[in-house]
Amino acid sequence: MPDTPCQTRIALLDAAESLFGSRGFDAVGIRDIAREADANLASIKYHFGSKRALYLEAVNRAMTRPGRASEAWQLLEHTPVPSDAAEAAVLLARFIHRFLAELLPTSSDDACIMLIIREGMRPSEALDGVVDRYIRPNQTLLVNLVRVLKPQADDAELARDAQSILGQMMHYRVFRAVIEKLRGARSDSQRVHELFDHVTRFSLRGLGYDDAFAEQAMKDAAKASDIDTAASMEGSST
Amino acid sequence: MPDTPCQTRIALLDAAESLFGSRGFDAVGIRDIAREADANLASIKYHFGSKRALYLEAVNRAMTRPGRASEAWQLLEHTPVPSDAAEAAVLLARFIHRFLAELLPTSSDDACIMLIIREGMRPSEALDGVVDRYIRPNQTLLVNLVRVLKPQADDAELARDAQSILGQMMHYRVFRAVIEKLRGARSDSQRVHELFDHVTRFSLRGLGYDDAFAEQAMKDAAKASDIDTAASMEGSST
DNA sequence: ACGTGTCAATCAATCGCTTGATTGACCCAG
DNA sequence: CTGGGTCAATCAAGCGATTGATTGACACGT
Repeated sequence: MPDTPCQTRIALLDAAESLFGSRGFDAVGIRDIAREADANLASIKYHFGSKRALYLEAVNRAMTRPGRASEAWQLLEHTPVPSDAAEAAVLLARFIHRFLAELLPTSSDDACIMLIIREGMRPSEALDGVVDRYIRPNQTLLVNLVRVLKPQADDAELARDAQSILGQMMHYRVFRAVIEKLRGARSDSQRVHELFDHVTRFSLRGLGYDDAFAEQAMKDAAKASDIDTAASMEGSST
Repeated sequence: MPDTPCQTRIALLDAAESLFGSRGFDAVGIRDIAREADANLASIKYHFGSKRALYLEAVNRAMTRPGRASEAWQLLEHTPVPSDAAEAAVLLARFIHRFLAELLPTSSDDACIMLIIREGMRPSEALDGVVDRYIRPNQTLLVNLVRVLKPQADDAELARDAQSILGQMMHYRVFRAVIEKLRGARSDSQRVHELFDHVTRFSLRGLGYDDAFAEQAMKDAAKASDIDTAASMEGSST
């Protein structure tokens, strides 16, 4: 792959990710993509072969991209699995914050997440890749953390706990429109922090720990990374 | 409306609900619907005016239909809001069971739920109705129950707790395909029971109660309704 | 330095097909 | 014979796919 692996190709992938992500496969025509990418209609056939192939490649690229929620699992990639509960709780808090921070904001890669959600809701040939490269790593990390927090639980129970934690977070993205309609909409930057606080507390209590333990974990997590705490949030306005 | 308010009309609505639910609006053609309903192509225009109008009417009917998850909120419709925590916990357990029992199985009205989920993910003109008639009642009931369980919490916190409970359950439906791929698939009837147990425990702990309290609530809920308990499940094979 | 051939890349134009919508004829109960 | 309901047939528009021509960059033997 050269430095400029075909400008048009990338523009097409960007447009495809954005359009497929926000509208879904069937609602987007190749003409929409070509127009959005300022490319010719035939360039899709030339670079990818078909609309379907372009979609699959856009999904794959969306998952193997740096700086996304898909990277949250890397939190533990070069760190040994913690041995005591307090340590695991801190990592869990950091994971939750990292996941929410990339999941919630209506940011540049909204479409990327939506692609993955759509693929989960209505599986296609791309689902296997999405599960293996995006979902399973996060699930595995979460299970490993919960295992330390709940040594007595069997694998099935650990999996359910992990899904309860992930489910809470995904819920806010999947049903964003609904939730914002249920109450007055609020700014995303505020919501990341308040939801981090809520999900971490709710989940650690759900795993059997008390509020003081959760509080301490969040405090330590804030020290160990760039998490805004309730105190440090007071003055900022980003 | 007569007893047989046009057979074709109903067949079209059934077909539309099923097809739109499983594939989404854009992936379904009016010819698919007409074929599925054994009706003529023009009957869609005659009875509804357009594809879009048929979709909107199908969504509306799906929400105001008896025996669906949309009825879970009616659990409290003719019951006063409970005054003590134990009572509220029992109702919460019953709500969770009822919701999961109608949400999880790949049953007749899969499509109905999928319609609502889709509408939540990608809002259209029908979203307002879906929120007001399906989602808000459930959310309100849940908030009222949680308020009794957590008297010290403010409205925003109650709303987040309610979303955490709903989110866990919705997660298993929205990402059913993904979750079944993560582990070996398991029968739905088993999963309703084991997930009921898990979600109720996790949520009541998340709200600040201990395991014994949750256990008691589930036991009482089983007595008060038709919920299968771990013990009563042992011999059945439905 | 020049013509020649090769290659990736882009382009306008068009293919055959499907889409949602619409027509006018037809049927039959009231 | 009137009107609610169904029907096959058809419409323009849009779809994804495909074509053959064209471009500019690069490498070649002479």
